[in-house]
Amino acid sequence: MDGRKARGEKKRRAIVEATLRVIERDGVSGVTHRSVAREAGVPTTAPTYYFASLDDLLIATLLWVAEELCDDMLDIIARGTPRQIARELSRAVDENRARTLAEYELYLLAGRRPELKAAARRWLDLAVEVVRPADPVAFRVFLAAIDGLLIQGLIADVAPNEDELEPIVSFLIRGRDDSTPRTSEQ
Amino acid sequence: MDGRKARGEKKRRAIVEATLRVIERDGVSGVTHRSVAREAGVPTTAPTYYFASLDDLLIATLLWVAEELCDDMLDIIARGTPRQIARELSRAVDENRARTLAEYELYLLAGRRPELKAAARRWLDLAVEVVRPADPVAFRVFLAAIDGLLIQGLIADVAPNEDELEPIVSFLIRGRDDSTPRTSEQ
DNA sequence: CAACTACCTGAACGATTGTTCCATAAGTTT
DNA sequence: AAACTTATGGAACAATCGTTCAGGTAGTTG
Repeated sequence: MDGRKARGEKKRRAIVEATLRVIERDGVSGVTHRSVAREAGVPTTAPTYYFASLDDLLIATLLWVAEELCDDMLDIIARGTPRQIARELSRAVDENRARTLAEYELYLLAGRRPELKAAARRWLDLAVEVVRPADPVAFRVFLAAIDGLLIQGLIADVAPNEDELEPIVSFLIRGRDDSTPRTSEQ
Repeated sequence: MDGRKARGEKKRRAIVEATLRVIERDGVSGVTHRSVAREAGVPTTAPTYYFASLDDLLIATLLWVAEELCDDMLDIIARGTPRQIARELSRAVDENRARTLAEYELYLLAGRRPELKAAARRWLDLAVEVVRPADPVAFRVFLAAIDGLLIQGLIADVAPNEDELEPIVSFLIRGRDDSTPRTSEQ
């Protein structure tokens, strides 16, 4: 094992994480080699050394974010109660607001790079795979509504809280208030 | 009436429209004074003359897009059949894909500018006002799902077509396949 | 038609950008 | 420890950026 390569990998990841922090703070448009390098505490040319271009850096960041998102969301989506899901959504547009905003900016990036679509879509595909919904149409609505609630939560004057979201999530999962669960059946 | 002012207003709007075309083609990050001026066929300094800063130009573009969006969407949302809505969604992620992408990029811009939130949210507020939903929770789900379907449609490998979207929209409007309309009751 | 004024623009400035290049430092192998 | 490979970083480049500004142009007024 080459110790140089190991250290390089660590620094490479530090740069990706710094990129995400820059996006959270200033948006994708705030990402430059210099701003990322400053945030990561590495020389100006380090990002260029580890990534062929600024684009590659953004792509690597998207891939990393997508992976983390899958880890965080899948369990909750698949096995969470409406209240737990509502809490998670509420946190996404409040405490984790900057992160959520960054995720959607990267999301849209995939809209212009066909090769990124699969990564941006991965949590959706995984969700279908994990949950195996009995009613595919209802589940698709469920996933779409989550994206919509998040995006709309980001442009709300005051972010919707857990109590406000809970009936909406309940509606999504149970259909009507008095019916049985439909989206997920193990 | 001063003919000079009238011409100025016309040019001002031409610049905003050119900005939207640039965003459609290259994204918000492609918007510079020079790229906009080239697209609009005006001198390099014209955008600076008509707008205090690049930011102001983007803001003006968002406001204009939001207004157009309201005109286009409200009727269909409020009075359209599931199939008509499905057709409109399908077109939004296919023929009008670039436009939809631009709209969401501007949308996210509002996430970082509190003063833009109201404009970005306007079609949502208007929709509630026009439809006067009997079931507010169901209608909120409906609006969220529309946003989610559009965003997810933008990162799909192949854009979902009308036939694919129609059952989803039906589900959204009618709840279950065999139930009566719930989201809208005059 | 001359004087005036408000609109408009080309040239230019300083700042910042992405990226290249080569000298050097650090680690590995022989 | 010498030879070698790879990672690293500072200086510098051309390109492009947002913005300024003084002068010119066109429409209005007396």
